[in-house]
Amino acid sequence: MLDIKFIRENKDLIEAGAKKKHLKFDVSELILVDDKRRALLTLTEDKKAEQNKFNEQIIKVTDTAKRGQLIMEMKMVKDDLAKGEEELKEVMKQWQLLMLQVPNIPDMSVPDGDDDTANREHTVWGDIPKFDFPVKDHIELMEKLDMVDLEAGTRIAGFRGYILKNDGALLNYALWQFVMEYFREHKKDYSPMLVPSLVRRETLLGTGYLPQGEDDLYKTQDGEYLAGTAEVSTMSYFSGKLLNESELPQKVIAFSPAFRREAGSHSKDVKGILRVHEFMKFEQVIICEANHETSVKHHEELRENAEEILRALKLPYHVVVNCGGDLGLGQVKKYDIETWVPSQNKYRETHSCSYFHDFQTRRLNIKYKDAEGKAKFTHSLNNTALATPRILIQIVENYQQADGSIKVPEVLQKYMGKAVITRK
RNA sequence: GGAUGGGUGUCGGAGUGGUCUAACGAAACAGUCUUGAAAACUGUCGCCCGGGAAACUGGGCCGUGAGUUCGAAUCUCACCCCAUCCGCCA
Repeated sequence: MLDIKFIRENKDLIEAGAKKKHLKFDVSELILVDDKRRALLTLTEDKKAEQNKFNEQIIKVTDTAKRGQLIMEMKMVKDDLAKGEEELKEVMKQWQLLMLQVPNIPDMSVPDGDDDTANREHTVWGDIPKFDFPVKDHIELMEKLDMVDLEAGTRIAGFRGYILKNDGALLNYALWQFVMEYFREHKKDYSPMLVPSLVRRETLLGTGYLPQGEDDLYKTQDGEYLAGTAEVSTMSYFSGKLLNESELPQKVIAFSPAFRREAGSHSKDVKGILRVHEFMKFEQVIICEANHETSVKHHEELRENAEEILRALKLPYHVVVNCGGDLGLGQVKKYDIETWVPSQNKYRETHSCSYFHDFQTRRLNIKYKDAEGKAKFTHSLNNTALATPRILIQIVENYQQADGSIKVPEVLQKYMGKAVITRK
């Protein structure tokens, strides 16, 4: 959600932004509706003021006849008011619907393009491993080492189901422990949180996943949703708050299961654990003061944190700047970090790092008092810290050896209790 | 699932039909005092929309929506949410 005043004053910017994001949005229509809204607002307010004046008189007048006449006159005003309010209600409905569709403006540094093929490479790290034996994919590797049972997974959970077992489970636990320790030791300014996945509708509206993303969300018979990321609960933790400037920035490292219907991706990545309906994620969230430079600074920090984790795991990755067409409604700029998958001979997304300015916080009503004591909407940002089981793919494939065994990344060995995963 | 109570500003909390322009307290901010701080005292202190260069000014906001009334934070209804007790259960 953007400020209607800003929208009115920057019609061209919004239009250019929508175009860059390849989203259809008619700003003129919104402004037209807003004109109506303003006119009706003025009208009804004037009528209310009139009514209040009559009221004051009625209290004072003791003469019954006079009083009766005043009440009659007042009724006329009331009728007009009722009509105006009726119209206003209709206009407000349209207005709110349109307001939820206004896209946030992408940053200057966001490249043009239709889809992820136009994303621009930002940095590359690590050497792509060269194998002197036929490369196996994660499914073959993990099944042979009894780390995963996909058949049981689908039998129990349906399409895209999986079960991690033995060293697969241990490797996953090891990654969690590693991430926890990384933040506990090196990023003490991040508060650890365990947040709900089962969430109310407002949390998803507030974070911008609704109304557009309805199809990709699971819903319960009681009307709650299953969130696709811990970002939803973590952001909502701050909703309705008025913080002091001295309390900013608020940094959180949150953990939760995440659920995605993957509607529209039915034919994509159907095998293995790359694209699953249920996964676990450590998510970084930052709430900061409303200042573009501050947002940018924290955006880089979130990206850097994720890169540090991948570098510690010694996984080759690159960072891309997502192009306009690959940005969500609320995002100003997004980096995707993609980590090398040898069997596919390409990088695949493992992290997504975005900032929103006040797009989310306006919807969630997260404010702070600035130096002048004025309440302002904060800015918000988030990035994956690590998502499992997807990252297991990159680990087992990059660390595979000729005999089908898998070396354990050095930083995980103490949690795994072994240096190599071999067949029993 | 059954029963009861409740949602008021940043927070606590009064108010049950008409000076409510929402008391009072706390927090916050500024000042006085002080070597400095604390305390005390004084002052400032909600949000949204409109008009205005500004001082200011009109309107709205007491969970949400509808209704009753000349007039609603206050009465009625519906919905949402919260709390407590009972039941069930991990």
